[in-house]
Amino acid sequence: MNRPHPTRCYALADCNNFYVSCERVFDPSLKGVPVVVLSNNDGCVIARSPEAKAVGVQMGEPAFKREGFFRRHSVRVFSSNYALYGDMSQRVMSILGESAPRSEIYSIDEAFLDLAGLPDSTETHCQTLRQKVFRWTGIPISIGVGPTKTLAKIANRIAKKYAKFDGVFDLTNHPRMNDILAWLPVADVWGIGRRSVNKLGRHGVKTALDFARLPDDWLKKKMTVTGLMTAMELRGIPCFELELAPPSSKSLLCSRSFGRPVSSRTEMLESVAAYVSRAAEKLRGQGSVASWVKVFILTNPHKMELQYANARAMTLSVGTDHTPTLIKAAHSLLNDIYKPGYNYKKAGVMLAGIEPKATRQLSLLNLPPNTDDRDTTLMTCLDRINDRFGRSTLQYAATGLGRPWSMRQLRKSPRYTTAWHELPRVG
DNA sequence: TCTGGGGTCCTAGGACCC
DNA sequence: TCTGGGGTCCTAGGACCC
Repeated sequence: MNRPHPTRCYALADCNNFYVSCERVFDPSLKGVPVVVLSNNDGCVIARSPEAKAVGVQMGEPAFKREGFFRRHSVRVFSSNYALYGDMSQRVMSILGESAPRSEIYSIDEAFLDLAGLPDSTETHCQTLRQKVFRWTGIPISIGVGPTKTLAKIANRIAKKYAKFDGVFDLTNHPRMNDILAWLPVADVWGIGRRSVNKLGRHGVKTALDFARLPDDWLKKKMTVTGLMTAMELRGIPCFELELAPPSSKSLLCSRSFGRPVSSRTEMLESVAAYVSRAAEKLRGQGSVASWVKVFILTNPHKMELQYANARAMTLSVGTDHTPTLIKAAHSLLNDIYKPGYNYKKAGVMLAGIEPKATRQLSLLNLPPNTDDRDTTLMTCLDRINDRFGRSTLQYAATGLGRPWSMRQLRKSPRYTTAWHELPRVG
C-alpha cells in the first residue's frame, strides 16, 4: 500500500479564497478585514476571506439571514463579478501553464500540473512559481504535490491549512503517508461526497486510510468503479490522468433565479430568450451545434405558496447554433409548460445533442435552408461585436429591454480589468 | 423582500431486437 | 401445459465536483 509510482508527479495549484483575492487586488482597503463574495442574485456566501472564516461565516449561508451579523462584524460584502474573476483566472492560468510541460485547467481557480522530470527540486520549483503568480497577478496560491491527482489534492489542503509549509506541501514518498491519511476525514477526499460519507460511516469507515484499505471488490460493488479508482489513487496508483485538451461540453445549461418573482408570460418568454442567447454563444464558442433543447421553470421552493415546476424538451431535425432558431424552439416549449397565476423564481435552458458544426449530421428530409451561410455569417458578426464591446452590446429584441426580472447584484465591484470606463484610476 | 450556477460520470431499468 | 437468453441503446436519477 501507498507505493508511489516513481515516474508520476502531479501538482495541484489552487488560488486562495479566489474571488475574495480578486477583489483585494484592486481594493487594498479589503486587506486584513473580513470579506465575503455572494453567489448570483446575492443569494448565499460562496467565498470568504480568512478573517470572515474566523468570525464564523459559513460557506453557502443565505446572505439575507446574516445581514445583521455582517454589519456587526464589519464584513465587506460583494456580489459576484465574473467578468473580473474570469479575467484574473486567465492571467493566473497562463503563468501556471508555462511552468510545466503539461497542465490541465481544472476549474476557475485550480490547475493540475505535471511536474515529472523537471530539473530543479519540486519544492524550489513550486516556491518560485508561487512567488511569480503573486508578483504578476496579486493572487496568492497554494501548491500540493503527489504521485496521483487525489494525493496532490490532499497535499494542497495541507499546504493551505498550515502556514509553516509556506504554501507548498509535497506528499511524494512521504515517510508519514499513513499517518496523514489516518488524520484526514474521508469526507475530505476528492470524489467522496456527503452521501458516500454517510454510507461509509455506517460501515465504520471514517478516515482516508480506512477508505484506502477497503477491499477492491467491496469498493467496486458499493462505490462503483469511481470509488475504486479513488481508493487506488490514495494508495499511490494513478487512475486519473491529466485532461490536456478538455473536450467540448456535451451539454450546456443557462439558468438564473430572477431578481424578483415573475408571473407574466411576456417576462418568462424574455428571460428564456436571454438564456438561450447566452447558451448559443457558448455553443458557437466551442464550434458546436445542438439538436436538443430543454426548458424548465419553477416557483420558489423555499416559500410557503403554491408550487409549480415543469420541464419540456424537444429534438430538432438538424443541429443548429442559430440563436433565433433556438429561441423559437425554446419559446414553443415554454408555451407548453407555462401556467399563469404562479410566482416563478427561476427558469433555465439546456442544450444537448451537441456535435461539432463541421461534421454535423444533416437530415435527409429536412435539409437546412439555403440561408444557412447567411445565418452563420450573422452569428459570427454578432459574437465578434459582443466580444469586443461587451456581452450585451447586440442582443435580440426577444430578450427584452428593461429586463425587470434580471438577477439582483447590488454590491458588485467595478469590472476593473475588462471595461474601459471601469478601469482603476491612479493618483 | 431575500436560499447560485454549470458541469461530468455511472448505473439501473425499460424498450427493443434477434 | 409450456413462457429463454443475450445484446444494444436510451433515459432518468443519483452522486460528485467547483
